[in-house]
Amino acid sequence: MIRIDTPSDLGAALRKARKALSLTQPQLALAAGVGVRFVVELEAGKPGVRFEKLLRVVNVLGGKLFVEGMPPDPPRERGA
Amino acid sequence: MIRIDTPSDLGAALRKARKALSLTQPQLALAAGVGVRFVVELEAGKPGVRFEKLLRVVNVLGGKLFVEGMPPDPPRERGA
DNA sequence: TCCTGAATTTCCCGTTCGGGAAATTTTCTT
DNA sequence: AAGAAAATTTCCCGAACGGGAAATTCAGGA
Repeated sequence: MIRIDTPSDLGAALRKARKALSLTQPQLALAAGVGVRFVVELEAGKPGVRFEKLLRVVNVLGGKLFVEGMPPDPPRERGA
Repeated sequence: MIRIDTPSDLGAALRKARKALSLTQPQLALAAGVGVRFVVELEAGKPGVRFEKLLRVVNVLGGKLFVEGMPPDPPRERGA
């Protein structure tokens, strides 16, 4: 479970995962349906990458994204 | 802990969190340092939002992003 | 209905992404 | 270690998309 605070955090984690899977950048790009350059920039920690593709790459690497700490449903009425 | 498989998943979760915090879109946008439209599109589940800002909004809402399921360090020649 | 506040869509500009190949860096073989 | 192969990164230019701010539209209240 890796915490993602910055694009660089994700980029580093993604690259390690890719290598662990013995995938080249072109292979990963192909599998994720993105360009090779995107993978390069993503791993480089480029801040402006698009979530859509980011998600695809993460998915291909077998990773899952989670959000934690966000408040549940509006505190209107508890449950019922 | 909410799993994010699609931009829509995140958008929905974000919107609920925002309302739970009684924040308007402009307020959230201001707090996150993004534009109002970004929040609108983000909650709408637009796929191409930029990770950089996405991260900022999640953070403002008190959420933290995690990646899970990715392989550990590459099986390189260890020890050596 | 009219007013207030909020959410959404539009317009224009800056940005990223994409494809192929060369240049650079890294890793492996001999 | 040296040579070579493979992989990674960078470049260019154009199209498509995202982003900010304003204007419009929607919903609710007096």
